[in-house]
Amino acid sequence: MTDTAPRPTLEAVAERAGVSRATVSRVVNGAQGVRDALAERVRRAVEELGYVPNQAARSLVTRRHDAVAVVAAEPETRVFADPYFAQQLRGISKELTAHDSQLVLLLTEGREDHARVGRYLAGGHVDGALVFSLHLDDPLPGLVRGAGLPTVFGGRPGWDEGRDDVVYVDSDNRGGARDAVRHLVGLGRTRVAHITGPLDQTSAADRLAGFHDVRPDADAGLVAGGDFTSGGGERAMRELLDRRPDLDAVFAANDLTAAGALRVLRERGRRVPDDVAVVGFDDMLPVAEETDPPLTTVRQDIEGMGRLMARLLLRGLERDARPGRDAGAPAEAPSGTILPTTLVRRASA
Amino acid sequence: MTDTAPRPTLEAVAERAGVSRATVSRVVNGAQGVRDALAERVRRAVEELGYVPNQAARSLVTRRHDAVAVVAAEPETRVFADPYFAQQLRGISKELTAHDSQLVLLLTEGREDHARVGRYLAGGHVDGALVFSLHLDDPLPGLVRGAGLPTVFGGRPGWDEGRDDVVYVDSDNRGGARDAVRHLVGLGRTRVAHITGPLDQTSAADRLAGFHDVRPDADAGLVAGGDFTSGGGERAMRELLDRRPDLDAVFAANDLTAAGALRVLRERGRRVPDDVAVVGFDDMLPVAEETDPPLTTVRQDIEGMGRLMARLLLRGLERDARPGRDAGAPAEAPSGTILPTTLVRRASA
DNA sequence: GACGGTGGCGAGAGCGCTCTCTCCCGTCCT
DNA sequence: AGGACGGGAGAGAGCGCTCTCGCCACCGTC
Repeated sequence: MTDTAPRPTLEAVAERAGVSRATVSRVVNGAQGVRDALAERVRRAVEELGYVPNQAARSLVTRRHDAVAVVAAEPETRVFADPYFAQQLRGISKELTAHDSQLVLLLTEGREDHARVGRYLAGGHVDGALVFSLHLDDPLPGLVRGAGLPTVFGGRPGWDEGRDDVVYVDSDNRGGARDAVRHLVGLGRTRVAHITGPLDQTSAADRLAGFHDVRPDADAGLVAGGDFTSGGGERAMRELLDRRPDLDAVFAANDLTAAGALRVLRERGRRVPDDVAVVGFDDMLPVAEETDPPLTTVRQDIEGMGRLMARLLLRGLERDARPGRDAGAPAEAPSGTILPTTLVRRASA
Repeated sequence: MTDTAPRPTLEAVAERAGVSRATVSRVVNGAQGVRDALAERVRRAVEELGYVPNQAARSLVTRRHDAVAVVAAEPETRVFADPYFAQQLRGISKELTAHDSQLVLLLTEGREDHARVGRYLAGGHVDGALVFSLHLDDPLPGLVRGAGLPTVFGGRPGWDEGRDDVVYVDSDNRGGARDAVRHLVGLGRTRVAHITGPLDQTSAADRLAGFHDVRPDADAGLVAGGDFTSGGGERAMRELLDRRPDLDAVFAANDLTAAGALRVLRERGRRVPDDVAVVGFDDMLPVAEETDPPLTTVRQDIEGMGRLMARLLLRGLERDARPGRDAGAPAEAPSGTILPTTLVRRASA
């Protein structure tokens, strides 16, 4: 069954409606300057024939694709370790849908894939790219720049700090971390520890920076390295307890880390929050709600980040499409857009 | 910066290499019948010019797109509630990449989106579709059939049971459930309860069926309705304990449900697994590992499902492309492919 | 040495669409 | 009433590629 039926072309519609191809094209693309009577006839013909424009033919001449690539390094990030990326995708998808754009997903597994992605992007299959680049030394951003495609990054890229032609969207990791630590301090805690994430990711580095903003004189013994996993959280928590048995609060770089820390604290007989208060980051569900006790944490609007990324890109594309076709980075928009975070209070702090 | 540079065309390469367009095309597409010397000259020209074929132009004539749509109903399924879908995507992506196909992600939010998706699929933008349709009354499958596109479903579709032109991949929900319940029985438990998932999803229905396979005479009081969430698990567990305080085992339809049940059991002072043994389903990480006690559960190869779906689809496409162009469902492959599950023993049973 | 065969290459015709340019006809102005 | 004007519609030229033909040179055959 199926595609043997040749799909109707513009030509066929034109013939049926008794007009020229140009007129059908005008109607289909919602252009002005077609008398209502004719337009109606065309619309009916389209309906009857079940005509759907051939995107390939259209792209060939317009050079637009109504498609956007989403590029993500798959294994090395937490991208698939939690619903984080999925939620961003959701936001992106909603926004793209609203603009009739398609979402082409490019997942890279490793170095070998980079060439493929570069080729694809350079191949002019998409109008723009949304790139998730969480690592400092990620080659992806370079590739994308090379492809000369309008691009918006997800998460602050670690390289070229000062450049303002780099558009990215991030949540306020540093500010959120400050809020978390201030909350602990506000609780009267004086020996606040921090378990970091992998510091080659800007989100982890920024959270550490936020910690230091509030505790500039923190004993180095109060900072332990984690890796955004609960196993890492356990390890770091043990380390901290050994070094500083007197600690009375922990700010964990994310919820998974906090969950691991919580387990170790219980195992060592510390009561949470009485003896040690714990704050996480992400408000990753269901983990944050189901720890024991439920986790006080910093929530970020992940879906909102996705939406915003897409919106910035699309806006840039629209701008480019219009007058002085000089394309490039979707400027004008604030080059780095930081979304606020909110502290969610549960039982752990 | 950027795309102002006109990308080189076949023509340009041909001119530079001093051959015809046809020859360049042959070389680029790896066809036979070009003498090595010439081919080499062409390759060099391609290299020098940085030529990348224009996919739109190519599709226009070949009617192939080297792209596959992945369609998923986003809100109503657990698709984004856990990393389940993400893992399938990962598997799909790997397989598609290996075949040089792109992944176009179509997320639907509700009814309004169906028309859009239908139009897109019918619009001949992609060579085939992978559809996740977990609900009995999902209109998506109908749409896809209407579009006349080769399609593979993820999860057993609830409708048209007997049809063998429907290709789908699912894990062995029923068999896995049987294993789980048998395990509990093997532990000497005699009053085994089951918390179901939403029964309009085939996976939940199949797991219930598996439960009944092993416990055909189970008291109806031993079955409570859940919804694949931990909240639902809590509610159902309370209900079960009220109705049958003597129960000594619970098979939960998924891990989240089991996590909820575990919490209620603890709250009610039942020891797990001593008083009540608990088995989940999915081996959803990190949840399954981080419950207290860690969860015995049924693992399914989720990424493998994704890979297999993609593989079946691509195989079907290849077949169609060849001789009697009669397209349609990628037949020949077993129409329903069921992947095995394995029981993962942890502390809860 | 003339013949058919074969394999390498080029010419050219589209694929389905958009978009400019031109033509035509109705309207308004004088 | 005649001419200038303008808006609506059609003709036609591509967009960059693939693929079928047909040409030509070169091989082997008798």
